[in-house]
Amino acid sequence: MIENNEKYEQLDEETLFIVSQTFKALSDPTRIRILHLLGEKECNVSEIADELSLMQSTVSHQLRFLKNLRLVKFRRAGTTLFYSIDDEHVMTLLNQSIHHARHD
Amino acid sequence: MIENNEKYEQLDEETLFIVSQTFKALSDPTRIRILHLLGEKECNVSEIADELSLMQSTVSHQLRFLKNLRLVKFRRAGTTLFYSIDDEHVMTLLNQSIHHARHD
DNA sequence: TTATTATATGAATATATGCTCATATATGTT
DNA sequence: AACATATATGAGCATATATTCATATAATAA
Repeated sequence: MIENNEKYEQLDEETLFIVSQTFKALSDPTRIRILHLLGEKECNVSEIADELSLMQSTVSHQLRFLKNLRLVKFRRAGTTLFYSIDDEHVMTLLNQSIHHARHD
Repeated sequence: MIENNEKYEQLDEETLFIVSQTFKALSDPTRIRILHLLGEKECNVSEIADELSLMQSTVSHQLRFLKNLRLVKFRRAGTTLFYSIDDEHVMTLLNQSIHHARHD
């Protein structure tokens, strides 16, 4: 009797959580735009809002989201906070996807 | 006077849409589990439901979602539909993310 | 044709998400 | 201290999403 005895290895809860969280961060157009801009240059909050025509509050909320996932970091200069990318691997995923979207 | 004259190139609407849709597909634990399973082997709907302990209806709804984005395809064998991966690039993104999640 | 099995679908519901408004906090300046 | 500027935060709202239930459809067998 022929049978396939190989048991499928489920993804563990923690991996599933991290992976879904990561992709969730990249699933919103506003966050993609912010990450893409920060991929070009370090920016403060109002620069991001101006460049992308978003409300300061919107940017701040999304930056908190991205900061919680450690995808961005910031440095302070007086009252101004300069944000930049803190996870090159996630930026690689984003850039791959952008490249793919444009080339087929 | 020193000035940075380089203008930031915004992502165009269409790219933004495709990229966000792609990542949205990968942002849900149920869809991740289904794609990961299909990455191992072609499966029919009830196999997926059994293997992942999901309702048949849940699986079917999510498969429709994935099929609309052309991430999966199917072949018919009688009343049974065998689903499989139809976008290797997206699977690469998923596998990279899984690998990354596990290794740091 | 009727029955059976596999899958798909629509409606309803509960939850999550993103944005905006108003306001709070934090730093720096006068 | 009082004020100005930059950013953060909480509440409210509208929309999106995932799941479940009940039922429809499709292919096949008897």
